[in-house]
Amino acid sequence: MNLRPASHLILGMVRLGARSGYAIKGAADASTRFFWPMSLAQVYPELGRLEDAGLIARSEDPQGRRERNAYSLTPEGEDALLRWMRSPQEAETQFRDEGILRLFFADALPREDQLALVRRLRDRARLAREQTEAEIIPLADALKAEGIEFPARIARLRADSHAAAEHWLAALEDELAT
Amino acid sequence: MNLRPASHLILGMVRLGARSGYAIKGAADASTRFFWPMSLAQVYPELGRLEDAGLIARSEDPQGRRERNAYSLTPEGEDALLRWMRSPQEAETQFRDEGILRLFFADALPREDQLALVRRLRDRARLAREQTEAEIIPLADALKAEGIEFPARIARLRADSHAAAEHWLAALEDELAT
DNA sequence: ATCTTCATGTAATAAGTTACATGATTAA
DNA sequence: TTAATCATGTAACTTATTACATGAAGAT
Repeated sequence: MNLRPASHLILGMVRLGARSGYAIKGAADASTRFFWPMSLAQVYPELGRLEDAGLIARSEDPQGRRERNAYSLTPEGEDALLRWMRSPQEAETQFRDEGILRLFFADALPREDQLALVRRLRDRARLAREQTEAEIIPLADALKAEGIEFPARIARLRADSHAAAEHWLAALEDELAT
Repeated sequence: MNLRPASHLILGMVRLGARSGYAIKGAADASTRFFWPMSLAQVYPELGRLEDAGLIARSEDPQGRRERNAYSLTPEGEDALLRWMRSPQEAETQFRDEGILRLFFADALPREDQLALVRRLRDRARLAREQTEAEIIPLADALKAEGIEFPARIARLRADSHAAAEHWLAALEDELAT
């Protein structure tokens, strides 16, 4: 079985304590979604594959009449996760941003529209930073109390990156306004 | 016909003077690929659709016995491009980075392996910055001589972002090393 | 001569999203 | 009692990539 990044993401979330598929998806939405998005429709088939491969163990854990599965890492799963983290092979980072794409072609626009575009992008960066600070960082900080430190570091990186984008766009705005 | 980002990317490249499908792909590889990747297999069908929609005009422009098409923007194509640049609707930015995903789970690793991972990511950021400075910025600067300024701004943004990542990773390395 | 680049296009495959389908539990 | 959340899964669709197929022009 060849494991993809989403497989390791799931292994990692199980290791951090997410037990059901739904919980794994929720944990990913609050943290890793910004640098590795994953939909719920990916989670369930992948959990099946990981179980077949012996990397996670499933036990039934119903909540009243509502069915629920509780997954945990097997020793092989833990090995696979650590091996992946040490491995240098990785998918090329991929980044898609329609806003920056617009800005690339902005020479075609009159100054006024260039400014409007830059302002929109700046607002977008501000919103992303604010959301990270208000919603993502507090969740990551809660993990820090349990000795899990990297999620908070990465949430901070995200906030800092958006802050840097805000500054860059503000400087561009000033340059275009003169 | 509903236009996707790749459609507008092609319109934009045609506007900047790329005439053949091959040339469009080449121009995109030297600039927009970092924030909107596009494969050659997307270009040709998309050119057909844009031509059918009357947004670009095709003329035959063979090079000896080798066939070649030369595309140019129609007034409708120019309109569509400018409308898109002014429009606030956009696909959610998406970012996928297996390296950062690893770092998110790095609490599971011993300190030594954490450091090795951070160093690898730092090298990767340095390489990306160096490549941008050596290959991408000079190409964008050449456009500046023709009065096209935004590509150079965005190439600089890319270099700066990777430089910031390098610094952030260097600081993390120091923190982990103590 | 031979390799790289230029040039166009299609077919097969992979990956991932949205929509569909269902139903229990909990909070307002 | 109504809405939101928890929970699992499948089917249809979209999007994009890799591989295939072909061949001329230009550089070494």
